[in-house]
Amino acid sequence: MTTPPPALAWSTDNCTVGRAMEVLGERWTFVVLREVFNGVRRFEDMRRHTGMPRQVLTDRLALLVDADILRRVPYREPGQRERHEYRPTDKGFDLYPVLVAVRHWGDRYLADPEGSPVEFEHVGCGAEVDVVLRCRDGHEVTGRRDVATRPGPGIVPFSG
Amino acid sequence: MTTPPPALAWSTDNCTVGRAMEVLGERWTFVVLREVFNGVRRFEDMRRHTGMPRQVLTDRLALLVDADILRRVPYREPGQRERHEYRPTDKGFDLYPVLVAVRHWGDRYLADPEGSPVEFEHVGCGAEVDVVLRCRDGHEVTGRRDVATRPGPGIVPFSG
DNA sequence: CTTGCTGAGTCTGTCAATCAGACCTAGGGT
DNA sequence: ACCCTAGGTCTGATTGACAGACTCAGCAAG
Repeated sequence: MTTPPPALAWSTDNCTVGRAMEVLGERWTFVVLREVFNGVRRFEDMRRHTGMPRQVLTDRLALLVDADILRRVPYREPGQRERHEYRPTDKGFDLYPVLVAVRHWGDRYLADPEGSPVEFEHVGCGAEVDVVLRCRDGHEVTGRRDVATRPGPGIVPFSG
Repeated sequence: MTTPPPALAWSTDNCTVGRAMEVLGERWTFVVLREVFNGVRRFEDMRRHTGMPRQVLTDRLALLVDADILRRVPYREPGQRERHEYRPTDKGFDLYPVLVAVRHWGDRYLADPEGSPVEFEHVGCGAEVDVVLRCRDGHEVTGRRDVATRPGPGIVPFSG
């Protein structure tokens, strides 16, 4: 009989992937982040540009601000009252590689035949930016078989 | 007045991030992928291990199989009838960097004080595997300011 | 050959989230 | 005094999440 996978013996209560998905794993969250990273930071702009429902946008923004991924920054156009725009915090900026990874995958498998609608370029050099896996000894990792999951310091045994 | 962000002039209809999130952007999808990548591939194992509702697991698996991210593979334990397990396809394997990126972010901001429950190690060398941004000329990209979004071949003007 | 166990589901009813569309509101312009 | 605009709230219908019970196929023990 096949041996059971070792991962079955580990609890998933403190799994950081699961926790991350509690905030990131709603249909529109990443779309909001995409907009913000692309410089679209105002409520009406985002709503018109993405076509998402007002209420959902309100909710998502509040959730992201609450999670300290975005922050509200006041601004004032001349002849307008003060309003707020949404900008990524440092914690939010650190999600950029996730966005790049998602876009990379989406471009490969989900793009229209003409190709990707947007590209990320390295400022100064102009070459396209990708995400790569690399170990801390500097080796680049290509095949999935070259990575193994092992328990870390926060591991908890599973009792289910 | 501030110039409007150029991204506002681009349509998001063919945005590959949005499309990717249609399949990835449900609360449990990534959790299922995490399990599968960690070697937990059978219905009951996943259900018990994650605590997710049967119906949702059924739905997510069907959706992922439908999207060609997982495939059902028959197996048979001795003295048992034939059953199926779920394994990533190539398209599914290519989501691994996304999972690593999410985990990396989650570990930094969401982990318990003891640390991350699991780590990814480079097989052979044993060092931890991270995700890094790099441009195709080989430069590593660190700051968010070093990346710009530009229109790609599949760009469509926005008319909203 | 009936009874029970197990993995992998389906069925049903409840409760929460999504969505579209209408309504509200504070400042500013005319 | 009235209208415009960005950024919301409120309302009701549809969809999704969830828990718990039920189903079903094949194998095994009695």
